[in-house]
Amino acid sequence: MTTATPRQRRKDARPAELLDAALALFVEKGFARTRAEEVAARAGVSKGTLYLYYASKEELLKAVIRERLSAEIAAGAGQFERFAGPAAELLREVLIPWWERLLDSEVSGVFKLVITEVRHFPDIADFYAREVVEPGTRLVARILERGIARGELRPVDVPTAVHSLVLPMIMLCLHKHTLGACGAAPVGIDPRRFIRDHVELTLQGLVVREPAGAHATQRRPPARGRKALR
Amino acid sequence: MTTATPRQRRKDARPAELLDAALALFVEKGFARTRAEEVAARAGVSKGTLYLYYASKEELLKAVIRERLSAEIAAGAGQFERFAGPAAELLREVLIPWWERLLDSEVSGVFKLVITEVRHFPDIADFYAREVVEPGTRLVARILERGIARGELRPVDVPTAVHSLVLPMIMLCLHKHTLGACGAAPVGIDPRRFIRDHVELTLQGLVVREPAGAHATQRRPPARGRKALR
Amino acid sequence: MTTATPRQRRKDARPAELLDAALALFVEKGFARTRAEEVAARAGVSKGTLYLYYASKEELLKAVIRERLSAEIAAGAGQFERFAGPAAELLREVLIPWWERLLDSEVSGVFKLVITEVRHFPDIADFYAREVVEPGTRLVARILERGIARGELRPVDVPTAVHSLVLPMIMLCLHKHTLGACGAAPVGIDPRRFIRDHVELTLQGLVVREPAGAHATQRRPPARGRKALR
Amino acid sequence: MTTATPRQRRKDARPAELLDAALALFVEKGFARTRAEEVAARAGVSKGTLYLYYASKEELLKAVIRERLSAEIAAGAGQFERFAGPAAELLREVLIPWWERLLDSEVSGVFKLVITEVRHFPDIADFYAREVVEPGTRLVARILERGIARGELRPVDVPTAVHSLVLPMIMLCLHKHTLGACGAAPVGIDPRRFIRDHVELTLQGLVVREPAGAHATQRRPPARGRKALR
DNA sequence: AATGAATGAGGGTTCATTCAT
DNA sequence: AATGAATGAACCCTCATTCAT
Repeated sequence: MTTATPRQRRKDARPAELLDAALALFVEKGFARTRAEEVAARAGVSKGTLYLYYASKEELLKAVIRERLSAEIAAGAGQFERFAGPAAELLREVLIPWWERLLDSEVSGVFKLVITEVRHFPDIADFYAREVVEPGTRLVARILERGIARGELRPVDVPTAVHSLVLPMIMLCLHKHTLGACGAAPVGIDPRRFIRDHVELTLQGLVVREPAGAHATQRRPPARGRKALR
Repeated sequence: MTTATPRQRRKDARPAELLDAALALFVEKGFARTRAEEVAARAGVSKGTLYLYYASKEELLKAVIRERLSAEIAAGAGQFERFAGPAAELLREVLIPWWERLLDSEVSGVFKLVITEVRHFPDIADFYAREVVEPGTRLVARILERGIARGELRPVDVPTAVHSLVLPMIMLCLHKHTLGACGAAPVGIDPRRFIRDHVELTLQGLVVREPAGAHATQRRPPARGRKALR
Repeated sequence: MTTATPRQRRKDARPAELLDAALALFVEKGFARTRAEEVAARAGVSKGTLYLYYASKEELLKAVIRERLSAEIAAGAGQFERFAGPAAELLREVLIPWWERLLDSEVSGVFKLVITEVRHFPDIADFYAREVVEPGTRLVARILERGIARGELRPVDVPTAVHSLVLPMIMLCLHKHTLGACGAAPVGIDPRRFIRDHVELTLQGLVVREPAGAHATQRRPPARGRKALR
Repeated sequence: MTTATPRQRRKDARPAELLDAALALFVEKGFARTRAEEVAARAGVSKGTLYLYYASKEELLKAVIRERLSAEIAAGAGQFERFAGPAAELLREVLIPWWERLLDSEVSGVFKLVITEVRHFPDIADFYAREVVEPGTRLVARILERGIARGELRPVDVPTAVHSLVLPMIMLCLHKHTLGACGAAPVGIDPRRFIRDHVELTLQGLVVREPAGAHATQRRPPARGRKALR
């Protein structure tokens, strides 16, 4: 029931527009190298307007990280809750799409921002540890623990496994906005394929083997690509 | 056989001292936030002297990345050449120590620098892709390929496996200089242990299983820690 | 006979309310440091409304000085006209109360405004010289001149005496809004007492002495104060 | 024994040059209206150089007030100490020249600065109360007290008399840099003459009268008012 | 070779003023 | 009449770089 005069409508949209502009520029040029005025211009407003919504460039940065990442984390958590199948399936059907979406979206750049700026912003460190690392880790940990409890997975050290599983994904995000954005450097791997292959490889290390001659389940997607084998 | 006077000795050491100072400060405070004068002060010289050795702050940055990383890569390469055992052993006995050493050294910070600054310095992108990513990837790839050729490892997609193996290590380096340096955030994993566990977990996914009741090779180091298994 | 609606009444009161707000803030925080919006807020209206009544912040300042001081001067002039006693009595019974009232009122702050801002506003200089200094000086001068003519006062240089009489009063006003408002600084004199004592002391220098053995009246206010003697 | 390279010589002179420039501009245009760059330009250096010597515009302001006024106060104090004649002579021969010199010098502008800025700078209030008002008042008070003790002066309330004597001088300084600098306004009094006349007039009110033929006439008017006495 | 005083471009932020609603 | 969102000129301050000593 927004009374929404055109004026009001713009006003409501501003913060998000500024956040989008800021995210794109901060990731592309770095926080220090981005002028407040550039952010404003990209959001289609003047320098002064930016300061109507965010008290300073630093507050804008914090807002970008907070707002953009929170939404993503919440979405991920929701999806996991709604799913109760075997661990391997859960990882394949929820974790993989979640990272794929993240990698496709602009939000992936937030990781670069965090890497770049945490040390100067205790706020960001707190937020990130509390609202991203902690719940994210816990989420995946729970899946693995459940899998172990059900005998689907070997009783590995869970925190280690969580990181083995997740850290490469974050590196993918970082890569996208760093070397990957430099044109020059074709690392030679396809991100989406890597996500799936990496999950499978890790699962290979995690799942309980049918001890005997059982036909190797080898459940692994066909994997085309030039290095296909055998 | 430097017969150098102390003066001469200082002069020869200058570039390296400046590089050390710059690395430490750039990693800690970020390139933009580090003043040229601070670098000079930390190296024990005056502002002007810095410019006697490096043409600009940017050149100093490039030199830091180039010099510090090249040495490490060369060292790693050398160690691999000298070793001809099974792939799994090679990874355990050369790769692990190499990353452990890197993580302990200041050089680990270079990864953060690269993440932070590549986009603004095509030079760095080129150098990093050509002198770090490429040879590093090739090195590990060769090990895996040899292992596959010898039947020790399953015929996986090698580039994927290389990244699954290596990316978490880089993340460890990044973490050390970002969240890990913020005091607040105890991620709860011990880096050295993670390195070993991660390699083992990945090897589990890579090695060829003795299909039958054969003694499960399950070669996995004792892994003390609370989640010990069985 | 304003039959005004409340709305109308507010509207009529606006200019005065804005002037009050502006006077208080300009004196307290200085003209440059007071934001137009603050004045509006203190007057209970919005930023835009201020500009409906005054064309600019500068015009507002000029209006404050003009309106607030003119009323006071007119009042003073009127009182003097109505009084025809001896000069000394006139000073005691009209001048002293006039300054006492001024000092108690917010208007005293206008002197600070004038001191602070005249140089940037020829308008203010003109107005102040013409409407305040000139008539004020003339008024007191006339009293003294009359006293001299009547033989009550010594034939001193009138302009000098006027200033000896009046300048300290203005300093009192300035003090009230500067050091006197800083909490820290108790100058140790009571303004109202000083006004009276100062007038008496100056009169002592002005009046014609009865040459002869007239019983020394030594009439001097009790002077508590630590330095009383004899 | 200044080794004084030309370089060094400039460096030593800078603070004073900047202070002079700042004093002149702050008094003329007001603190807020003076750009840091203008001060620098007037001192013959660039914007950046100003900040080599003063951490901020505010610190520059404080330094102006502190440095410039302290010297003057110290000078005045010294002169009084060296003099032991009758009070009236002391005032005439030390106080008058002191104020004449002050009025002629740029330092007189500092009073305007203090009036304008004390409220925003507790530092200034403290300094001014402690280092200027307090010692200045005490100095003159001591003269009067001595005069009273010696029977040269009537036993008036000393603090009051001090202010009657001194406040007009300060107003003179203020006037010089405010209305007096506006071209338009010829108040019609000559400052130097006023200083002398004012001191004489006040002395007339202070000195003990030779009773004419008889005992001191000490004529002081009836003074009614609520403090009426008897 | 080394120093550090000096420079000035650059960018964050404020706030008087306007004007669509 | 009243509002308050938007604007952009203005100004403080930082710091990479230069160069006289």
